[in-house]
Amino acid sequence: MEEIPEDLLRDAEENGPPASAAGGDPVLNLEGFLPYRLSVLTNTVSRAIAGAYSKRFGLSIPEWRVLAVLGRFPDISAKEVTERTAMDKVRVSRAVAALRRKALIKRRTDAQDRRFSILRHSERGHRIYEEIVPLALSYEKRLLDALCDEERHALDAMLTKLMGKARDL
Amino acid sequence: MEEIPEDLLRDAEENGPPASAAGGDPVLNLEGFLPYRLSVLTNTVSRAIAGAYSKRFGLSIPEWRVLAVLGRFPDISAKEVTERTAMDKVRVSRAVAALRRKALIKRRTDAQDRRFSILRHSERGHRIYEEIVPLALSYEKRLLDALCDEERHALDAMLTKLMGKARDL
DNA sequence: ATATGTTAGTTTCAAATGAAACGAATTTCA
DNA sequence: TGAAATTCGTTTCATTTGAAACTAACATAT
Repeated sequence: MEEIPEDLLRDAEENGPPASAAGGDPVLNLEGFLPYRLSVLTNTVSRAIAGAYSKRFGLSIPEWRVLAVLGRFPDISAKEVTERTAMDKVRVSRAVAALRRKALIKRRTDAQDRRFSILRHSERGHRIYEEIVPLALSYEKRLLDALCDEERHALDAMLTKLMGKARDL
Repeated sequence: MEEIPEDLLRDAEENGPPASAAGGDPVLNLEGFLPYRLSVLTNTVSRAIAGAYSKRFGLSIPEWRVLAVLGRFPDISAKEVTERTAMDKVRVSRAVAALRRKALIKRRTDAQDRRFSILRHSERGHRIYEEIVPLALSYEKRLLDALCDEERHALDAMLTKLMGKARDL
């Protein structure tokens, strides 16, 4: 049994402090706040996609990302995977270990610099990759059905700009 | 010491399986894939903001969200907080407990239905809220400096459309 | 050479997370 | 009534996460 501080369980007294303390106080409404909206949209989208391949193929999001980037760039190192997936090296290391355990990727060691790994799909890994890609693209396509062609281009440009701005705070 | 499967540590043999198996295989390039781009942008933005208030005020992201939604909607229940923050009830429960521990919010029990809580800023909580809001708004403003006024409107509309689409997959 | 520093990748440890089980209050319906 | 079902919020437990420490390989400077 866990000890629980008594006063944490008690209710507060009635009669409140600031509900909206008079003057023109600054207020933030979350539902219109860009970082919050981005977060909600992203989580919704990520969950939907992850649901598709985690159930069917037993892959976590980091594992899928590694598989995805190796589909586009075979024979890169874990270091390069971190750069291309925006995941930190711990996540990449664990995803790579998991994918190797499942025999979905293979690793060699760079002969020139033996600190570097060289990663690549296994046959099975590649088959799974080729099964998932159309699912992912189809989801993206359906999501973008919400926008017209012109909007899609605008969104593309804006995401690039926002990302650039976000990088240097 | 942890036992490590021998074959996981061995390198794969040279000569590879599919690097790009001939035919017009489907390929997905992450850096252009909308869900991925959203994820990277969101994480960058979230970290930047969280860094600002977690260091200065010792708040986690869930805690800040609860504080934020209570700034806009005082005297709502934890249930309503989950709806307005898109966080699940476990996260909200823990964030509320943490905020109460820090004496930044107060809780009463709804007399009509005693399952419901009624949450509200404490004096200190409200002061901290009023300190953070300008920081958050300023960050959002600087981020949106990347876009012109017309783009900002377009982005607003598109996020709404995308969110709607994402909700029904 | 040998010491010092740097980099790729792994491991450890403590904290955050979420699914499922739970207790308490309320509602539904026979 | 009162038994079964539902809902709010908490807790438990196993998994995921990331910061920091670490190992191994390489680079640089003395």
